[in-house]
Amino acid sequence: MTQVPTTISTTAQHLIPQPASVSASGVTESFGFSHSDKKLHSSAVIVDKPNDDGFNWRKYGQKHVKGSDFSRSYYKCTHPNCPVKKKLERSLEGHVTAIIYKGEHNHQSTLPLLFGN
DNA sequence: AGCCTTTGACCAGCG
DNA sequence: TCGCTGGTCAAAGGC
Repeated sequence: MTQVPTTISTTAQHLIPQPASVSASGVTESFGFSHSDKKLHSSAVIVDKPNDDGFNWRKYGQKHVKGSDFSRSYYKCTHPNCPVKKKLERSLEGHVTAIIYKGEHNHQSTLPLLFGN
């Protein structure tokens, strides 16, 4: 197989609809995440589903790091041309303590595009 | 039928 | 060189 040249898409930060703080490759976001005391009568979106950015993610792994304080979930974009990966760090209580985005989307979000125009 | 989720094992890099 | 951690893939099951 002919190996690809190099740097397929490293500097391509221009079509990111994310209003969050996206600096460049290897973005690292960390926030407290204020959970509301809501009692889900069954199973809504408290089990895994990360914060939907408008993209679809498929979990491909989970490991506990930091000795035994946090668990890390690995998500990958389900798009055909999205080499983007997301790491979800959660505490034992289930609180998201950090979200690490890696790479950038080569497509628009699945959202109907309502903000921006 | 298709897609997603979950767990274990394996591999690579670093000290 | 060995051990440890982090990261990724694969198979099976469920919806």
